[in-house]
Amino acid sequence: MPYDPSAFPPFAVTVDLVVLTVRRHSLCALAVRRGEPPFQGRWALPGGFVRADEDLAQAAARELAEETGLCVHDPAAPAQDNGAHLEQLATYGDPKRDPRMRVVSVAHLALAPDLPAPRAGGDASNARWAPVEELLEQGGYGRDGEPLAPLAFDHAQILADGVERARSKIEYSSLATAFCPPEFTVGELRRVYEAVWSVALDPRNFHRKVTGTPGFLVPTGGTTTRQGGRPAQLFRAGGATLLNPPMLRPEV
Amino acid sequence: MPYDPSAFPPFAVTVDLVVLTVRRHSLCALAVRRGEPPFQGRWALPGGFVRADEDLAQAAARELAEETGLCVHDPAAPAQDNGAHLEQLATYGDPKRDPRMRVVSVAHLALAPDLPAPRAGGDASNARWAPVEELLEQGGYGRDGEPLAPLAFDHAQILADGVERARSKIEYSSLATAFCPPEFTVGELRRVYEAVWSVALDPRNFHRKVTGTPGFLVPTGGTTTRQGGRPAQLFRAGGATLLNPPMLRPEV
DNA sequence: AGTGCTTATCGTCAGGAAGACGACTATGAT
DNA sequence: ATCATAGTCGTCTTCCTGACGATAAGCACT
Repeated sequence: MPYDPSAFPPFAVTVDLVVLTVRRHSLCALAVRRGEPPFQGRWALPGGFVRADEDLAQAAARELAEETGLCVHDPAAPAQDNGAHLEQLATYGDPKRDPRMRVVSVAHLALAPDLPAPRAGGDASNARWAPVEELLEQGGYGRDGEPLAPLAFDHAQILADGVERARSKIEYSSLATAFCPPEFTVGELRRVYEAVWSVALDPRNFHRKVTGTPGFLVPTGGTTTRQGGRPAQLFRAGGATLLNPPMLRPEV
Repeated sequence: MPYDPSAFPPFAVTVDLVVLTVRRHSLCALAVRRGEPPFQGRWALPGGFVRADEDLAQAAARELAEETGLCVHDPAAPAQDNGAHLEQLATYGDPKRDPRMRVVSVAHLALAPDLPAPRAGGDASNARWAPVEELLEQGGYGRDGEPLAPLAFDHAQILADGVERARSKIEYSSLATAFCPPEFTVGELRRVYEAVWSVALDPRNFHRKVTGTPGFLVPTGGTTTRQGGRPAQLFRAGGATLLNPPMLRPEV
């Protein structure tokens, strides 16, 4: 097929973000309220158009910074504060996914430590952290009595895919540390796993597993009692990114 | 940000295919020769523009059928012959990846049993199965003395990502059966793992593992001696898609 | 028919990882 | 002082895996 500029249809390309964090022992995602049609007033994932001279990862990092103030954790400069993990998730291109025009959205997954409060153009009522089950369930009412509608566009599917990616990826990688502050305890890391998987883990076996995996955790020497009880050692994330053998998610 | 049709730049969207198969004990990918600039005469991954009314998966399945004659294995109609596995791989959108214009390519990964011969518009010299190491190595000469140049565009990166996806995914899923014909023996399945991972596996432990994993293999009752030696039982792929515990890839 | 070669299949054994769970330690709250 | 809370170390049993011996059942020779 020869090259013919008129032979292909034009598309709009956007990035949408699944931004996950752990708050109050549950896995939460960032949602923003849509200010204009279609789906005006409904909750949606943050996102926006990819600019003409921008790579997809750059666009996702820019949107993430605009919505949350988070910087992407640069693998080259590890021990950086407030750094989030960002990776491409999948691309959604159903011809009817946006009623206005043909839009292909490259979804990205971001994992971040617990943050003070979201901001979306300075208006706090238009952005919030919501438990993922709340965003994914049809109907019902939110914590503040607000009626829940499904997320706009195909964002429920995107969110579900992002959550599933995160749930499976913390099994065999050290990604769970992306939900933790730079220094954290074994118990805090365990509570991340418990929140993401919605399970209870045995503290003793978990401690043995994570401290016994070479390169996963590096002790910093400090201790903390911020969780109450006996002081716990503080750790940083080690250099290992792949866990072998993996963490096992309890069935059911 | 209000909706403004002129506010976003137009993109071309394509699908590129990493089609993998196992031939003569090595992992091979489908490559096509480019007939026009840029990269004229160089090898590339098959692919093409997404049409205006087409889903991304549809476009990938159409391209796959055009290049190989393969039908995508429909999960709804399992025991189908000549069915290939097709899944989305990742999306590549560097602004400079295509010198002509801004192109975003949604790469897909296809796994197929060994096929007779590739066809690309009927011209056999413009399509071939090549071992992935041959396509990924820089310089050197191919099997027929033809000088090897790197794949066109960023296709070497896409191929490398696809191969890595396949290598890791057969660890924890039953995907390796997609490289096998509808009925196959344990030894044939083992040779798939050995080719994809480039390792040697113990036949006895492999046999114990795969026959002991519930839902992985279903005996059909038949036997075959097509590999020589003692007749082997024939199996079909069982319903299980996730292997728990996974197959372990030997380190190094 | 017998020998050798090939592949398939079953069995045994030792080492390691993980789940269940007891015991002890070190803090803050009452 | 006592209790509640979390963290940390051990033990025991069970399961899985890797290493490898042994047998089975075809084919190609002689």
